[in-house]
Amino acid sequence: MPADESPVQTKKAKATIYDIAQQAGVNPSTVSRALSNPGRVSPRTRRLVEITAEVLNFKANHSAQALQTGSTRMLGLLVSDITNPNFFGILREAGRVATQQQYSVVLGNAAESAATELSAARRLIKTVDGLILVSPRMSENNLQLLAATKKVVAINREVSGIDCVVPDPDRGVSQAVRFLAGNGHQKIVFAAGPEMSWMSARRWDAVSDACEWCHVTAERIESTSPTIDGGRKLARTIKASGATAVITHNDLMAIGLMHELQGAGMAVPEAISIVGFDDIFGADFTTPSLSSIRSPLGECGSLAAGLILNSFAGTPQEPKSVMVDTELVIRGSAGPARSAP
Amino acid sequence: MPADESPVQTKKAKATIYDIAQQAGVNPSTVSRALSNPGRVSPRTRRLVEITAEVLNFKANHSAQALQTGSTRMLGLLVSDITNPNFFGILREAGRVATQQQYSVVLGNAAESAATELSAARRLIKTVDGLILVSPRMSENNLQLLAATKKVVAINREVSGIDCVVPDPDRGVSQAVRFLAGNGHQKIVFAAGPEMSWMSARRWDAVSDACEWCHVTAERIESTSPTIDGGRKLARTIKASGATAVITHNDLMAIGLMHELQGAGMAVPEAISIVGFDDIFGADFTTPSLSSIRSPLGECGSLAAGLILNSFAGTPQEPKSVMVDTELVIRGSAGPARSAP
DNA sequence: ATGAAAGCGCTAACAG
DNA sequence: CTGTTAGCGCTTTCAT
Repeated sequence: MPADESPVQTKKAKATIYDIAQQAGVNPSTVSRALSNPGRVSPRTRRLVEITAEVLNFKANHSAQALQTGSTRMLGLLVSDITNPNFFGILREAGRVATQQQYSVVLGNAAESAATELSAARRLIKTVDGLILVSPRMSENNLQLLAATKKVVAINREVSGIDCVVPDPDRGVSQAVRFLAGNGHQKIVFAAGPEMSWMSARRWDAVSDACEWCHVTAERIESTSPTIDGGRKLARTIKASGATAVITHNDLMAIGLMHELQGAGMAVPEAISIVGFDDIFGADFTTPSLSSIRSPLGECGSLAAGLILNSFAGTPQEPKSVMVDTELVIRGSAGPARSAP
Repeated sequence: MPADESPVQTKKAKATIYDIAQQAGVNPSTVSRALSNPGRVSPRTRRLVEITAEVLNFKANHSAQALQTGSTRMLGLLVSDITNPNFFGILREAGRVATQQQYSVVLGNAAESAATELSAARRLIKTVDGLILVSPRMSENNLQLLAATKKVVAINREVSGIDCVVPDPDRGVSQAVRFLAGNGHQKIVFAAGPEMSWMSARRWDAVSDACEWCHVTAERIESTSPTIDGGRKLARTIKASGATAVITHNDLMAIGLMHELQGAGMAVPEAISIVGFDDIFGADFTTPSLSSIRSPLGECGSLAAGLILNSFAGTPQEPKSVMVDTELVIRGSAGPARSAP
């Protein structure tokens, strides 16, 4: 007995469709059809091929398929900062939708840098069929250039010419401002996010508008970074501002701010009310638990993935902006103004 | 002037190395060399090729490269449950290390199911050069079968024949048990994780051993799921057990348990001390803030990625288990036993 | 229903 | 240093 009979478990034994073809006594093209186009081959040969493939422990070579078909069955997901728990929901739901259609998700991290983001996007887009950009910081022009190559969907930012899914802050913000105004607050401070963040600008607009409508003063202050620590660093300024309520660009900042304020002896919400943005995981762990304007991030993720996947199937669509509604989640960190009767 | 002169921005104009070769008046193979093997080509042609590539807006076809070279420059990362914030650190650090070497990370989610996990792993492994399995639930045999195909590293589980990086609970647990025993606790309950979880078993062993050493009683109770809600459901049983201290399989369970216990009027840590596992994001948001045995997950991620990447470079190594140390993080949720003087 | 043959875009010997 | 020549493993006309 020859020693080189194909052992089922050889560490490097890569079986190809040619091996199957030979073993089964058919043509390679038949094997291909049997495996990926069942129905275009007789039931009998089909079984034969399937069994032989099984025996040979055949795994289709993804690169070869991709080269031939032009599709890698992969979606890219590029987040602006992977340490932001925000993105969990997006990741999970986008992944779920992708998996349903036998797609995989390749992750990229921009680490809060527009330059890193761009290079990561360029690297990613070569290997995927479509790309989801979460809170992209790059220029509109670069965004559109990318979109000219492959299908691109942006989350948390609106850009003409490309598909977007963005939470509309208006509803949640107006709920929050009405709540605060109704509780006697006269002045609301908005702690802004990164200067380049489109979403931060959008949120400030919403706050500003809602305040005007409710006849309360709105003031915007800048931050150093949209993190817990960035929030902490705002405490002094905010205390000095004399505002009795603050809305932050995100929950991380709100949590840092709240801790720092409490550390300085200010009671929340008695002395100052705090409302965050995004309702991240852990927002309800704090004391008092954090009120927040929730963006349905999971929905954004599944919508974005769906948009891409559908674009492969159906007829080409005009780029569109999908708006999803935000919603105020009231918890313990917001309440009556201290000067209220 | 002919209308079909290659427009730099045509939506579907995919330039190949042949286009570059023709345009630059050199051979395709020279283009290939110039682009991916600079140094094996004259500086002059190199520049010529690079410029032409730029002008033609050339993007190398990843699938073709992968087919030829046998390497996709992608790493798979399969987590047992993507909703678990635990895995953030792993993801981030593994991604960082991968990116350094021009690798991308493809994410997979097992959604806590061994079956889903296996099929996800099988799908992933076809498209990546190496696979990181985080807290895998599949059988040892399946694990080894996968490892026979491509380089595989497991995190949070030890299996003979494959590379592993696992946090060793002993150090952190013994710190925790000594702390609790020193504070007068006579009986410690361990709230176990999923039955199939290798790590849960490992942690229980550590607790059991440490308790014996410290002459305190250890009791293990089962849980329904390793989540906040799973923790909540344990409250009744744990209260009934009469234990004054509990160590949970993870922080999520600890947080759920703590909330439920507090809701039932038990003060933490006065009536009962709680110690979690993993020190997840948000562990310090609770009131009292959660004590936890921290696993250096980020380090696990970078180590795992490093193990894989190095295996491509150097000479083949024997599979090895890398142990990383855990550490007790004492916060407000653990203190003196209520019966202590 | 199946076989034959032609590539997909790139890299890698091997010559020269 | 550069051109020639084969493929990598698969899908897909086009015949039969």
